[in-house]
Amino acid sequence: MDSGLPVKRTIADQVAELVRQRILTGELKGGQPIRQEHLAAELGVSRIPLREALKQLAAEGFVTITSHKGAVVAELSIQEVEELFDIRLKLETWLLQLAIPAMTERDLAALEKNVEEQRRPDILPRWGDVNWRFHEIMYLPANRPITLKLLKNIHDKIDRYLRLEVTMRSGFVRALREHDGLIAFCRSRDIPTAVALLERHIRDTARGLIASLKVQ
Amino acid sequence: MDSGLPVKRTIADQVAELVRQRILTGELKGGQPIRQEHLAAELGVSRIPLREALKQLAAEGFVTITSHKGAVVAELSIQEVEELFDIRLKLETWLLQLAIPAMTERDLAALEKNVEEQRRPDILPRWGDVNWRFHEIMYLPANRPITLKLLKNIHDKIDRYLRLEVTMRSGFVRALREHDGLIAFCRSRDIPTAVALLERHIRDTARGLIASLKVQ
DNA sequence: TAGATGTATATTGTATACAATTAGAAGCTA
DNA sequence: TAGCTTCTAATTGTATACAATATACATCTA
Repeated sequence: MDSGLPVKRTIADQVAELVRQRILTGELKGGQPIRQEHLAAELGVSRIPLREALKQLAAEGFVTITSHKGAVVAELSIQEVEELFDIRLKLETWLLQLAIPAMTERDLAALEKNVEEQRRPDILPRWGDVNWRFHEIMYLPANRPITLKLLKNIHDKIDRYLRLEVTMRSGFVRALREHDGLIAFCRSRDIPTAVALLERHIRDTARGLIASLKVQ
Repeated sequence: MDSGLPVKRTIADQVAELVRQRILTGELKGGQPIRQEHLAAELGVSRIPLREALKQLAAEGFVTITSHKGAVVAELSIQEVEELFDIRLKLETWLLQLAIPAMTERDLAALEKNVEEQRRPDILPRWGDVNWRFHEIMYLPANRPITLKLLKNIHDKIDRYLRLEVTMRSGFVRALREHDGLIAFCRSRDIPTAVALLERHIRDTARGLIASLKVQ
């Protein structure tokens, strides 16, 4: 029996998660250098576990390490954001196709509960997480854990920018409507329509974000 | 001007590459534990850079680290191999579609030169690399660097098993023939046929590998 | 004897100390 | 003053030393 979480978490792992969170929330901004001694002192640890955490985050694509210069919070170019959305498009539509025939009433109920949570007034600060959770529940019945993990990583990288987006509120309202639609088509097992809607959903999100990035 | 490679490589980076190579070549076998002190001594370095290398390899999926138990070389289940091939199928066919219209004569010549190298009698030990290089050249004109990097990682994980495959020689002959076909259809800009052939190529490889894995 | 409990040893995790490298300022030269 | 060298401080990279944890074996208890 395994709880799924590491029984005893090492300092390096805790630091990795904390720094990742700071990057995702924007507390650590893109391009910002990470001074090891400073951050280690702030967290009350030595540089060794911090360095291990940074190596991991570098492999995950959240920071960029240059020898003898240190780590900086990774930034995405517009082209890279577009590419990540393209990957999402290809893999998520595929997963949805696989998932719909395998969905149970329990899954659909979980989706509805998730959308309900998204309608709560205080959702905005943690909308990124809840929104990903919606997609995750939807793709879970496809039983493709590696793909799902990969997509979560992509979501995380993108969400950092979505969070900053001025037009998030409008995109947010649209997303809610589309989520309702997705649930309906999943319930009626209408794969082509559901996939088409998901495709539009992802493309719309991409368009909105990229437009706002280009303005700046 | 940048050569693309790190100007001054750190010990941790060198160790990461070396251990990755040992895993890919099968010198370090799946499930095998990695003793830090032992390996560090063998390489003539301290455990610190080795540990950083292992953290990176863990994030890349080549080893699994458990707190206070250490790192073991990751193993793939049959289901996971199948999933990786599925991802290849979705992303590589997409990249090929994008790449064909952008291919130059120079690209096609590089593909032919690569196939020529694959025909040399002493190719077997480094066939994995050369084979991936073929795919890479083919997808490069699509200009999707993130996707390409992701696919290289998947190739690396799969190649470790392909290398061991008893039937590699037969799969090898088939691959050569299919590579010729791919070049021909790329040259004639016949996207549907090229994509169909690539799809068959990947499916055949998957089928062969999974069959041999199930036997054992 | 089966099971629990304590203990020793091996191994990993982290802190401290030191070496290597970089970036920037100061000084020099034409 | 522009361009070059030299030096210094800041920062990263690595080794060593020590602390924490796990594993295996021995010991005890019922």
